[in-house]
Amino acid sequence: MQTPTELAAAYRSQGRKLTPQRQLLFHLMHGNDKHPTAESLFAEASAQMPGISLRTVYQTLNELAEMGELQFIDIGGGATRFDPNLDDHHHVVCVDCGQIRDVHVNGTAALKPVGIEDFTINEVGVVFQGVCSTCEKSRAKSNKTAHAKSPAQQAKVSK
Amino acid sequence: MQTPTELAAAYRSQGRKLTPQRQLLFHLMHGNDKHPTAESLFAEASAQMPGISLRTVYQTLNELAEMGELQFIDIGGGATRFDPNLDDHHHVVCVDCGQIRDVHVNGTAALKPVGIEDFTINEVGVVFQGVCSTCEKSRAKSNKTAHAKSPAQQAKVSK
DNA sequence: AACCTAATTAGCAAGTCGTGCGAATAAGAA
DNA sequence: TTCTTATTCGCACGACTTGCTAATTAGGTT
Ligand SMILES: [Mn+2]
Ligand SMILES: [Mn+2]
Ligand SMILES: [Zn+2]
Ligand SMILES: [Zn+2]
Repeated sequence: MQTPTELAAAYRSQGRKLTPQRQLLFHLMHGNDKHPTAESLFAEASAQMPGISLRTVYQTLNELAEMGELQFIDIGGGATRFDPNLDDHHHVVCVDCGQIRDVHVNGTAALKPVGIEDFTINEVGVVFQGVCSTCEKSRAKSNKTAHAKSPAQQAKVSK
Repeated sequence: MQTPTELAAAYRSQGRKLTPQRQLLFHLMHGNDKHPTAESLFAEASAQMPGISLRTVYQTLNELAEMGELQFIDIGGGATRFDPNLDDHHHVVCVDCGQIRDVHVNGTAALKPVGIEDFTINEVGVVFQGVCSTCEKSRAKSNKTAHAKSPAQQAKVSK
């Protein structure tokens, strides 16, 4: 995703209006590597601009996606995540806490799909599933104390 | 996923009851490579067993997943898809019609993630995105006639 | 600076997908 | 056949996202 300033120019050149809501979201998303959901962005935005609506957050994210400024990430589970990182990269998901981290992957060009001669392939996505070091620690702890695993956020899993 | 007969044995040995609803779903899922949604399975099931409930379809799919007999697939878009294929395989999605096809991928072992030393990786999933030959044809046609693209089912896309 | 108008916002209704709940039903043991 | 308990089914509800529209506002015009 471009910088807020560049986006401002892009918006103007397309006849779109530069509202304070949009500018705030530009700032919140620019360089953001947290892969936030619409709701979490809404929470951050609300802190700086009480009254902004969740609807506007969704609208702005959708228009940025249409403009090619960000991508949607659907790795199962609940809400769609938004990614302003347009570099060629992939993702790692912690199945415990649900966090998504960027990862560069070497070897994707060597991937050879077998049995889909009738498809024209445009993109390849790689998703690693694992457990982050933080969750690994709390796992060890709960093993010792035999605590129940927190029913909090859990990333549903696909292969 | 095991055969309906094998599943019957597995169910009995676990103290689960063998209902006609479950047996029907065993048959509908066994060897099914369509990656159906709960709704589409429900439609098929309803044809053979009018009155079966969508709730029961969800329940049975969830328990089969818990038993490790099938996996969930979430590739963005709408509903979760269910996959009885437990072999090591990956998927291709047609971004036009949304169909998901199995694909074996050579080279996954050579994939080298960079920058996630703090993760313990358990699984790797590869998703190819493209256009199937059928959709490719209808695309060519609509290009010539300048028709609008069908607003039908469209697979949302993630990377 | 006041004005115009189309774009945008905010809020609520509605749609989709999936789960919690509980009364009615039925599998399978006794 | 009877009994116990798992299961089914229907409905309400929750999470997430979009449709709709009246009110507001950005930004160009006078
Ligand atoms: Mn990313
Ligand atoms: Mn499959
Ligand atoms: Zn974690
Ligand atoms: Zn297709």
